[in-house]
Amino acid sequence: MNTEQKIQNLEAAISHILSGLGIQKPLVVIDKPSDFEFGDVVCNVAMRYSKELGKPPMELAEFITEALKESELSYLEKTEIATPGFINVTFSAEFYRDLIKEILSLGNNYGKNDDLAGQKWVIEHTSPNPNKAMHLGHLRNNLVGMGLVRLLKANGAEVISDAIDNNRGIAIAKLMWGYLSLMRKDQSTEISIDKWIEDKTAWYTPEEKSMLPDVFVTECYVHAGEEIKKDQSVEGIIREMVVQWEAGDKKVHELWSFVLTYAYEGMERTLNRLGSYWDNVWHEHEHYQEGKSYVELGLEKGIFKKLEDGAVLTDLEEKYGIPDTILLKKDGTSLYITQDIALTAKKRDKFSADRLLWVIGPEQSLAMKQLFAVCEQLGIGEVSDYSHVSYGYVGLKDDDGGFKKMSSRAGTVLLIDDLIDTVKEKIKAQAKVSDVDNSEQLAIGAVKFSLLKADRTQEIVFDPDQSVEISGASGIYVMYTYARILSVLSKGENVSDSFSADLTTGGDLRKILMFYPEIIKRSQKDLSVHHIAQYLLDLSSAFNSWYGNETLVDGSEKEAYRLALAKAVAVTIKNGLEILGIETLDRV
RNA sequence: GCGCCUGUGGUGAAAUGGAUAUCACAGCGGUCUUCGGAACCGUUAUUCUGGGUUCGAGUCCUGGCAGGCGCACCA
Repeated sequence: MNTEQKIQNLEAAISHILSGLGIQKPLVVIDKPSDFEFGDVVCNVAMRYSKELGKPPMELAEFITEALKESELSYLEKTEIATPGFINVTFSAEFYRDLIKEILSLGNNYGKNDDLAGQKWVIEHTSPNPNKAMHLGHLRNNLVGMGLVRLLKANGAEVISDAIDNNRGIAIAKLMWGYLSLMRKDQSTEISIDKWIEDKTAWYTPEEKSMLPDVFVTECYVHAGEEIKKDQSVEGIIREMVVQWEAGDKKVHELWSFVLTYAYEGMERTLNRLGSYWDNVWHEHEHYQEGKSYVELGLEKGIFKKLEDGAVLTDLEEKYGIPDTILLKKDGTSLYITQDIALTAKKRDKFSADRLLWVIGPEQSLAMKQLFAVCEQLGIGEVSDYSHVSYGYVGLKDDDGGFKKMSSRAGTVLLIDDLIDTVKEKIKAQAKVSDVDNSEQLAIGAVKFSLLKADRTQEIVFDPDQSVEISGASGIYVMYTYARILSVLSKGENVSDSFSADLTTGGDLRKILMFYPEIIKRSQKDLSVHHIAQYLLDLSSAFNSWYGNETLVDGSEKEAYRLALAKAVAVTIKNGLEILGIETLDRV
């Protein structure tokens, strides 16, 4: 019998007692107490059912406690009641001996469950615009998305990580024109595609400018925006490029794929550095026309209405209680939602998905609801299959401490790579051990942890100097704890499965270990990995506190137990960090 | 105007309706620098506001205040 079953049996026993008193299907939950001084776990049923049974909570608690003593649950050491009606349970030393053995034998699988087994989830996240380098906003989206990918896998689901590459339209045309204009080696060279086709060496490459490709691309894009402001005719030229691109003009397409190559190169570099990936990327140019047929279908079925000017409008007001929106422009061209309808159908088709998630900023909240409702009307799944996983804005700290929205155009962005590099320098500066250089992994761990430890809906005002903590409640603290444990384990001789159970040292620590699987389930329920980050801080802190007050390796017969407990902590930290996408280091 | 989100010590955050609201930073005061001091221990200080539901409310409902976002042919 494993720990989970033991706890379930305790729930069942209490449930049975309540049934005996006449409660139909009682809801019994075994919880973590607010303080381990009360007990190892707590149950609140006496208060919950006091009224229904017409008994004071304390009396009911007393009754349940007495009845539990009759049960066959040998791993209960003590059951006590406390005002106003809590039932506090303490487990035996054997219970914890078994828990530690269980963790050590499960290893990498400790905490995983199969609650979502057989389900297929598709998570869309980090959909980048290939005209700008990725900044802090993309980083949060990416970390939330990748965290969910790993979390849902740990809960047994099959997960597809995907994204849309918004690789066409006016923004990309701006990038193309901006490149032709800004990156000429000689300002007398004509800004023309023909000229560029003729002699590409007349334009700079990122290498020649000593720039990273994504930064190179951003400059071109920003430059185009500035030129449009100065000269109205530029916008006309750029719009003409979009028309030519749609018409399939070969030269325009050549320039298009050329500049995109730079953009992709830059993004790939950054994402590799983060250890993020997609299983599938949808390129907008491949599907942007496909939504129109769904709109036609909806018109035939009478789900949508055509306005006088030819645009198509939804009908959501009455059935869904949300505002209507345009699905097709009066000129017959598509909008984001038009494409998203087609894409949602494609996702379901290609992956036979059960659940689809969109990790997107909160400003898209209404648009998401509209998309889900329209899909349901069209018979593409049901609203309940879809979720918008929103997250709070990430802004930079203003001079007066306020929130400053990032803008590529205004140049007020913090790029992912720059952030990691800054943190890396900070870590190097305070490094105490110099024989290994793990600053890259530490910096990435610190950055990820700092963005994931808060609830994803929290808005973040980012201060580059302070927001990524490298001490205190930080990723480094957890990584350090892990390395410290490995070091201790290497010093001890007695790392084995045969340790005695009659030891009470490290009490809180082993109690915390017991709750890890529940944290994984709660994170799944809330679709947020911050519970895991918070848990790891708790666990690390409990370990360091224990470590600070007790010598682990002393050659005594207690050593084997202590080292087994320490090892179980290491296993749990590693598993938790893995979901956060943070690599553990043997040495820090 | 309507809708959605947010409001917790000086700062940043946590808290499946549960016990005395937890943690980090900053401040103040400490720790045989023996198993890794990137650590440990102590200390000061917090739920925007009025009402309600509940045995119990930071959490749920409702009125206000403050901030953010969204509301049809942009992407």
